[in-house]
Amino acid sequence: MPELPEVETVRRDLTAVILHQKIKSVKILSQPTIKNSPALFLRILKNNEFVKIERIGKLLIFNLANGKNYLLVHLKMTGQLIYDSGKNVVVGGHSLNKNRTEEMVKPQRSTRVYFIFADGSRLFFNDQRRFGYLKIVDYNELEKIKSKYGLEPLTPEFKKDKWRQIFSGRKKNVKALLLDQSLVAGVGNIYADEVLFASGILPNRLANSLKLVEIDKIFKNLQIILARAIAERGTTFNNYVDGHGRKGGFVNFLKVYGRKGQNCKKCKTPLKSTKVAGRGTIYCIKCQK
DNA sequence: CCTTGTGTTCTCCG
DNA sequence: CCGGAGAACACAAG
Repeated sequence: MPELPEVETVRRDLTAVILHQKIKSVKILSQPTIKNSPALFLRILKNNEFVKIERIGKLLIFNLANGKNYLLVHLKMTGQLIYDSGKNVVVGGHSLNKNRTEEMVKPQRSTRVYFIFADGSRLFFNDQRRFGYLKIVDYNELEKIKSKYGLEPLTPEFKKDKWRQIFSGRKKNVKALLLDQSLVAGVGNIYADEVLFASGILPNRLANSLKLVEIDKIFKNLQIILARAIAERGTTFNNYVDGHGRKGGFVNFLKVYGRKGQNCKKCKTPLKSTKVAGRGTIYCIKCQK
């Protein structure tokens, strides 16, 4: 599940390889994935270039060289953006493209859209469950979408007083608050559970019941955990891969997510599983209050 | 049946 | 009756 650290990893990976490359052609294999008419989509992208890649929450924003359009890409649950340079690439000691054949460079079953650049390299958008999308917007539409997002962690604007403000008078539980993109951008189920465990707070606590010291703990741990997850190139639990098709390493640092029934790493008590904010939730009954 | 991110819709409350 | 908040539902496919 791509959340802020995973999307940021993809953003950085692709920034290093696709900027200022002329887009020679675009193949649309799944029409519903494109939230524009295919004609418009192709017209804008063909012979254009990506000049910058930004991110807000879990949304990627590819700035185009024409100066007025932006390609939005949301990976949702199973989306992947994988760059293939077309050259021999060594990953984990294996030469992926050795003895490349026409067969090998074909799109995969889950490929919905792909781009071919002038130098022959390609960018694949794969999405098994077809929740993800690509959408070309103009500046006004972009600003409208941006305005719906809340505080962006890991930016200078992420300040403690603004954070406390989010909690005050809010009646929803703290996990639902963390998942609410209009309050704080980029947190999904994995990092919500991890941050709450690190902060020693039960996911079903109501936001307005938290003491300031508890709110501040979440503030701190959210930044620490997201930064660490980016350093580890994200969490690959099921489907996520980075901009080169490689897995992320933060899965080795997860303390609660996906560890239902296993012993708490802090106190050895078996972790409990429940549903909070409509999502599967893992927590330690002893370490979280 | 479960899984999840988000847009939409419904419901409640003041 | 309006608006906001929050919860519930819809979506896809393995």
